[in-house]
Amino acid sequence: MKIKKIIRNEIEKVAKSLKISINPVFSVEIPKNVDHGDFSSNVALVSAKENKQKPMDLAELIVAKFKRNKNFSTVTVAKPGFINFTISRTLYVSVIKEILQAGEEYAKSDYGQGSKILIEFVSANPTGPLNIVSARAAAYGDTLYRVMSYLGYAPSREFYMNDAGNQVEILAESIELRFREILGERIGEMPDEAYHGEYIIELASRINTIEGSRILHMNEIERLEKIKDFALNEIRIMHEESLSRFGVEFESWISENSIRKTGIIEEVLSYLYEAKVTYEKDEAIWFMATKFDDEKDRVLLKADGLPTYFVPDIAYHTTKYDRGYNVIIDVLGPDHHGYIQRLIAALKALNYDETKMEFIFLQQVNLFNEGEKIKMSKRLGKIVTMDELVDEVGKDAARFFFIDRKPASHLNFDMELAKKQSSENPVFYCQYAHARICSILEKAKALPFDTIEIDYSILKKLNKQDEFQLIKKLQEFEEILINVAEQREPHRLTDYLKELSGMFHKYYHDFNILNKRTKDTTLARLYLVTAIRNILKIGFELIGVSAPEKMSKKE
RNA sequence: GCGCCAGUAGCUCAGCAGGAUAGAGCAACAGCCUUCUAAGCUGUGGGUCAGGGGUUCGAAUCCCUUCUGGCGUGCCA
Repeated sequence: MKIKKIIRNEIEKVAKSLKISINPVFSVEIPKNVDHGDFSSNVALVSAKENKQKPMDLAELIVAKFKRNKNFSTVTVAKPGFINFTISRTLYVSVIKEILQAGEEYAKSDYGQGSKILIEFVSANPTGPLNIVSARAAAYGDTLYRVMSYLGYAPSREFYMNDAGNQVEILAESIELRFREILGERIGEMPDEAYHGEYIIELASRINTIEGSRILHMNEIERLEKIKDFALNEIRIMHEESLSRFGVEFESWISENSIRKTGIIEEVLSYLYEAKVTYEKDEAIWFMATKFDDEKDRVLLKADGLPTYFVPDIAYHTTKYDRGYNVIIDVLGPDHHGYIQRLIAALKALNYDETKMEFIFLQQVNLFNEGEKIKMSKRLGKIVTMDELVDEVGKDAARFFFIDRKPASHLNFDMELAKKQSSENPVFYCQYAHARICSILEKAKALPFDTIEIDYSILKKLNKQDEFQLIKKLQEFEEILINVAEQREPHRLTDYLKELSGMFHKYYHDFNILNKRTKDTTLARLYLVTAIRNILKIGFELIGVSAPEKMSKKE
């Protein structure tokens, strides 16, 4: 990041002195082909037209001005009009110095300028244990949160509990059935629409132990109400615990039920009514969503007089606005994309700035074990829960795997691979790089010279191509983080960590780091390797994966 | 039918908001341990970027279109 910025600035300075006007869309990038230097820019190509010059000529003019610049060892013009830069050793060395000086705070910044960002994610229905899609959402949202915090945004994590409506009634009924079963009643087959999972029986038996005698004599309505409250509370605690084990905490838990009680729903409805965007048809109240680019109008109040899920959700979203967020991110499951258009329509009708909303859809997760796809059925209660997954493969592997794919892609989760302790498993591979460095640093303590006091002038001993490449990779870190935050794509971070780890493993293999006969080189390499370790460690922290100093081998 | 997302190596996926010869891992094959962890490293083969048009100096990337897959399209949430 820093080097790119330096190059940008230099180019702009040069252009100014040459009185060339520059198209600001020009880029500075790391070319794929190493023959094209360390960095390259297309300034001349994109600015040729407005200067009425050929790209090549323009490039030559600019390059001439770079002749005596200490930061670059060579600056050349190539084919259609690219300018290629090779970085000088001084500039490289300054990167390591910066990383070492910043320590565990490296790349931390105020880039986000305190922009208030709400990230709503997981928001699973409180009708059962968290499943794998929730786990993916948890890893995703939390990583986004961590990176944004690191970069000086002011993000906040929120969990919306749909603890009202039909499904919750069914939950209560399901438990009530099981409850009666425990008391010896013959209930026959559970109805299709009921929840079938083991946990329903557990909840029933728990409420029997705690409240059994009391609810036994209640009338059915009271009893269902009691069971509902009990179950919702239990399940919320269950969710919190699962998430907490996964390293995810939420700043706020918002209950749909409590939103329904505030009167905000009535406000929303009366506002829509006054705005004359509602009408009555078939005994229901409809919202003219088509007026605001939705495909069809939507029901607000059902014929039975009860609001649809839509209404409290609008109300909920207005609270997000009222809480003053600059950006409101909803992380949603794959089955919700038909829904957002109507939500946006409603927000427009209520005069909220819908451009603040951002929707991210995480695609589904398929679990594989030994090459076999694990079949799940929510209806039959046959699902692999988040807890089971974490028990099976561990938090580190689970978080890494979930993040390691861009959100819109389906994710095939290979449980066998996640458990492997070899280079095939990317989590292991990266953690091992970190551990390896730690073990080198440990060994370095036995060297017959001081390795604690850092003498940065020694860094000029780094002169191998592999070392420059590593440094170049290190300085990309800052930019990667910014990309993660801005594009909402955490997978770029795991990608980066894999690459950096790979480069280190190779370096380790090809070069001896500890050598007491070449003190300066040894020290310089130790500094380099320390810088790598720092970045790995920061990266792991940001994705919520541990940075082990030793790998303990399991048999 | 309509809408959203996807289609890149045998498999799993990247490709940085248009850049130079499309990359990585796995799998396959061939190698590397008296050495700081071989829990690792190196090499080889492998592609009509789903197809077809267009935009321009330049397209996997942007636009149009066709095909294929997933999901959505309830007075469910």
